[in-house]
Amino acid sequence: MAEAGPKKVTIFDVAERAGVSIKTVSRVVNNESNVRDATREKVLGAIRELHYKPNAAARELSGKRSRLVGLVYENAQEFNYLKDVLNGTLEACEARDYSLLLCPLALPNPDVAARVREFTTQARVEGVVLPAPLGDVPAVTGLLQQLRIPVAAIAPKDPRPEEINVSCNDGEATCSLAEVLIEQGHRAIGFIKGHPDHGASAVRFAGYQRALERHGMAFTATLVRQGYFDFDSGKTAASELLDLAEPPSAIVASNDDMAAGVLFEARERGLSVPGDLSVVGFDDTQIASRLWPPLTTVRQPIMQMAETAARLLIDKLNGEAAQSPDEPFECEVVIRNSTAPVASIT
Amino acid sequence: MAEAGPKKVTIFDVAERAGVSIKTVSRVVNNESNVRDATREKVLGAIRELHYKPNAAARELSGKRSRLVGLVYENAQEFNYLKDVLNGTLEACEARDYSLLLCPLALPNPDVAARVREFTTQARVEGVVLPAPLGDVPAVTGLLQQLRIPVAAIAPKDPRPEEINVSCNDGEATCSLAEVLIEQGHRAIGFIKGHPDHGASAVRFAGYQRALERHGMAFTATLVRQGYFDFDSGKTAASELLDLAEPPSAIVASNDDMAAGVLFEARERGLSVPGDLSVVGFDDTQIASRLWPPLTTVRQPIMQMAETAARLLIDKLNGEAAQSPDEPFECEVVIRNSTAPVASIT
DNA sequence: TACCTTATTGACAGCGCTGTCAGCAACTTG
DNA sequence: CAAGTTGCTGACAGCGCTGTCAATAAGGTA
Repeated sequence: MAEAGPKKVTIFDVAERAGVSIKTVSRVVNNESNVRDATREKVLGAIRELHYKPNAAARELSGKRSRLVGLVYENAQEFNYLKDVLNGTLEACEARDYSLLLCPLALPNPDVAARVREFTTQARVEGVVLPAPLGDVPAVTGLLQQLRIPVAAIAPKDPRPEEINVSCNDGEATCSLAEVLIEQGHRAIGFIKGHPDHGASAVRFAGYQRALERHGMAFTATLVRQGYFDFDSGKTAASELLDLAEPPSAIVASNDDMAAGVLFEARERGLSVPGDLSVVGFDDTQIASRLWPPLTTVRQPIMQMAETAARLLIDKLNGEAAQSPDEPFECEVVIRNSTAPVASIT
Repeated sequence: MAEAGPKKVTIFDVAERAGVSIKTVSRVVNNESNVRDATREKVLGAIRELHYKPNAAARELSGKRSRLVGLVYENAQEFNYLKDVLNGTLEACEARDYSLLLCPLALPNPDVAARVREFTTQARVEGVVLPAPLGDVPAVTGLLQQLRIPVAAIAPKDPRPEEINVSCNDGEATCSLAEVLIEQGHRAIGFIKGHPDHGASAVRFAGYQRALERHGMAFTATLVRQGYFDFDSGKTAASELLDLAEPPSAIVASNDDMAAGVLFEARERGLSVPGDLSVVGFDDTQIASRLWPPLTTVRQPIMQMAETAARLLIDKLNGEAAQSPDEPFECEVVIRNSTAPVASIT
């Protein structure tokens, strides 16, 4: 019914225009060597003039490369984290002419492996980006390894040397965060751990312990509670901590959502923050600056980490020697108003 | 270096196994008519036994159908909204064996059209889902129309009858929200409008006015402020409203992020919510239940809307008669603790 | 200059599928 | 029973690209 759109430009048109064979055009498009500079220029000129775009389907069918990267993620998790992961990954993909396919997972789920298998087969992705905590889920990593699909893990607990791994120094950052509190005179500092499946949880906890150690403070097990990176677990943990005979004057939550829970619990009890209780979070997600008081927290360069992970992954797919970064990315402590010197006993 | 994975199953293998021609297999796979039931069963059996999956690239190359849908969205916007859009769209795509490609946009940007053109061409999507406010950006909709790419718009201001449109009764919901306040005795109710580019903004504002009207209350222009759906604009608007000689006893913000700004401003002024000021938001995003006090707001079925939009779009792409829903989706008022009867003057 | 290497280029066969069209069987109809 | 119809099936030609391998040009060597 409708007339055709603009005539499709194929490799033949370019070849004709440039006066070469289609194979030579193909070589130029794929940046292969052994093309004389003059020839390359001619071809590039023709490509520009004709606005030629290689047909991805034909390319894939012929060359076995889909130029597709998958992002497998846990859907339930804090979405602001995912937002950064997504943007970083997309950025890398776009820059290298790859497309990104999404595979949300509902964990815990025994069928995760089947889902990932389906995804990779069906979507024929060449490689997969695995934001935390998926880099540590054996059902996923094992399957991908077996399928020989290269992986880039963001902040995995146990980096696998044969894969791309990108992480940040969040242990150090948590340590600094705790030190902020220590320097403000807090001596009883509660800690709410993150989800045990996340590599970051143990690392952050270790950072907290290191801070105590450095300042010669005793570690008190009762001041530590298990959380799961979500609001409710933060609230519950705070409730337990505040019920202690000697409650902490400050609480370090392993992420902002749990810190929001702490704030909420404090409010319910009529406690003033930071007057009666100092609270710090982690991640500097959007909510950190929306809460009252705004949270002291740590900003992770998640987007850069994701961009790097995806970039290295694609480089690896292209046969370039891709090395995980030697240095972890730097986190940044963001001081806001949820922390104050400990109230002196008058 | 590595040995090959499991041997690829092609349409030929299936044809051989079923004792038919590849064309018949193709017919079965594509659910075409004119295949005898017995034959269809034979083929389906062979497909199951061989775990045959059609090769998407070959399919596209041959049949001109990419089975790809694009989601073009404004990247800056409230990500919790996008989360639902994404999940709904993905759900519809998966159910119909389509894949989803993302195209984040940075608005306002003069090059939006170029970016979208690049995206659709390069990614060869068959159709595009346009969450608000993109359904109302002429640079985008016009281009897609010109490219003859079918569109499904979520909550557009001006639905175009030739396209798929999905919306909800957020005008009515805003009206109900305002009525909650009116029934609590509030007589001076401030309103913070949403971003003028969003269709929902005018609709919600109209709902607010309708509520006043229904209850015989005068509309006061000074009680209305322009916001932009973000925290800062909500905070600024609240500041202006609270500076009025006769400040409102309640404020309706057109979304939760702005309501968070109102809460923040109230806190800065030492005002108690809901004691001194009632506040309501809209969207029931994650933050609504994390704030103190938790926000009275409206939950939109965004995920269902997105799922419906994507589903209808794909149906349309497949030549099925796809009609936009006759009825808008229903919103649900969520009463929390940010609203209370107006403090009587003692 | 004759001969050997290496760099550059092109011809051509698929990749796995769908569209087209032709062929044949099974029914209808006059 | 002949001549349509219709239903079902298969043969085959691409879709636009890359891999293979052969052909040719260019450069080096004795």
